[in-house]
Amino acid sequence: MSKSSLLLTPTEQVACCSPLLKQPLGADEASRITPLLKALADPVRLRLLSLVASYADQEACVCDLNDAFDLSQPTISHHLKVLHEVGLLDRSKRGVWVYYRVRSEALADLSTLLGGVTA
Amino acid sequence: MSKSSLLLTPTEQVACCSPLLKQPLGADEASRITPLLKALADPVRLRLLSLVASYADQEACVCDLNDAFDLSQPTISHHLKVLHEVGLLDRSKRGVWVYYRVRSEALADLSTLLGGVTA
DNA sequence: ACCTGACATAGACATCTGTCAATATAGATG
DNA sequence: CATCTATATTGACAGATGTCTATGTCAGGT
Repeated sequence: MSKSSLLLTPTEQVACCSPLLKQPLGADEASRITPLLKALADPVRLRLLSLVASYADQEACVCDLNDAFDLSQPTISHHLKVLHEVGLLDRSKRGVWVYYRVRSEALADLSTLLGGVTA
Repeated sequence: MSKSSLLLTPTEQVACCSPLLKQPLGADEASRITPLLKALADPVRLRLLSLVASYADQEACVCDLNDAFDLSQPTISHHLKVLHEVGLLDRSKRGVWVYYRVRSEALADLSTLLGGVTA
């Protein structure tokens, strides 16, 4: 929260914005939101996110995720990285395994931005 | 509603799906949702959508939209087409002018899908 | 020390995407 | 009909993106 805005992940930068339909988005705002949407706009990543969420504590080991797709391990690794960099997944290494966890606030913020269902 | 599913826009195909975080998305479901997200995942289109929404009746003439961007007319036309094809914008021609209108249900559905704010 | 297994990174390649200039279409108007 | 104006379509091109193979890294076990 106290980090410089240059260091915020796209997710954190989106959190503040008012709903899409309320007022015209500025070019700068749009550019901050887009990376998040780009990260979601891929069928494999969408499934990855959803799959991770289905595990206990919304956290899954990469080894579990690899098997769920008919794709090479580096490809999955790449997609996980994209989701992580954008703030949709948290990453933690425990022993030899790496676990990714869903940051649901991220999705919630985006959801609010689109639907304007401001609580 | 009675149309064959092959003729549904991506928006209409998304409307039925349960929230992303509730259960693992199937490959087919993911492929139906992705086009919508892809359409949104561009700064110009995001601004276009937001800008159209800001007009009376959430409807704007293309001529108004062109001026708001530092892009060629064909480029704007292209982006509007993408948003239209995916079901986010309705299109109606009146005289020489073409008007695009926001289909807010589309965004609402997507918002629900992401946030799981099922009413 | 060595090997094995889990994951990431690098590099290559084909495809997709955003943009433009040029051209087409189609109403309105003289 | 000729022309102007609004919008769409086409074709070209540079840059982004998804995927793979090959390789690197790092932690445990023998």
